[in-house]
Amino acid sequence: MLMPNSIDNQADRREAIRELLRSGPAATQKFVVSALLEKGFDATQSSVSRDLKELGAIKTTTGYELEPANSEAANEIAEVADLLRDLRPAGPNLLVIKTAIGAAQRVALALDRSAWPEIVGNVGGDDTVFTATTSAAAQRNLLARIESAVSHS
Amino acid sequence: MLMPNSIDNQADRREAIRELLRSGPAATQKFVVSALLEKGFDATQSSVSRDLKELGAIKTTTGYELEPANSEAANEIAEVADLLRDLRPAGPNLLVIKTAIGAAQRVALALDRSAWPEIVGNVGGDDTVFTATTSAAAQRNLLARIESAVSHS
DNA sequence: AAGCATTCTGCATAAATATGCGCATAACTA
DNA sequence: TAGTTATGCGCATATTTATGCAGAATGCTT
Repeated sequence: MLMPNSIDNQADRREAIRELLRSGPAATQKFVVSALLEKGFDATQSSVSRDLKELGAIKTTTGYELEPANSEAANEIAEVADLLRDLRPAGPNLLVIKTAIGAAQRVALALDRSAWPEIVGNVGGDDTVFTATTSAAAQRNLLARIESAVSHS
Repeated sequence: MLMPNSIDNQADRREAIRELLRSGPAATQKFVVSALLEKGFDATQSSVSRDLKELGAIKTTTGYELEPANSEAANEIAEVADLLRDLRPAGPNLLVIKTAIGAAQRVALALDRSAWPEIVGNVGGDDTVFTATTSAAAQRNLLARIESAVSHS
């Protein structure tokens, strides 16, 4: 058993990091590690590095910060939210998006414009979009992002 | 003489970097060095590191990018632009800003809110604001930023 | 349940980035 | 112009960040 600590788990830890960054930039990952320790999370710099990447944190002159949920990109999607019908992964590298009839081109364009890094490319047919992703993780991510953008709309 | 190259000089090089980043994120500083070399600039990673810091570049998941001129902060200043009368450094750590009568508080507040990292703190009197900066370089920077924000207004 | 794939992690270390120092200029002062 | 101060830079290196790898835990399939 390798889970000595109380509250430990990835999701909680990441939420803690989000919270931490909300209260101001963190100069280094080492600093984040310390801050987490105080909150009761025992994590290494390795994990923090991975967490920050996953959270999409950016490093500014003063340290790590969270982008305010890439409003640009989210908007692109939000605008076509009601054209979406279904989201279905097909293997780790392909996401199939069903849309309203004739709307696929429009949705594909929005995805292109969103410029999310996990998207390799899109093609839009009539009511179906194929979206190629770099990996299974990227695909999960993308899925979460789209769902989030939609629900916020 | 240590300036073997043709177009060399800090300002030009930084402009080249700005241009480079405008065309897309740069994964690493090494990449920037190569790109600069192709444009005829011979710079080391050290210089690029300093340049990027100076330009206020941020490192995202995909690489170095330029913030779109911190619209938030610039706006804060733009709004009080016509209240400004004079900008005068007093030593490397103090910038004295003359404003319209009675407007100093307002300007000081705007500066506070702009949250530029080179500003240590401000005090506003009646028609004068004292702005403490971290260094001479920071002061130059700040001056440039204010002037830019003003001219854009 | 056994086997197999996946996720999460830490460790060790590679890769990338920042910086102290010293030198060459440039700028300023008197 | 000579002295003094500040700037820009590269080199070497410290610091920081990313990652290949292997082990533990979990979940899925049969």
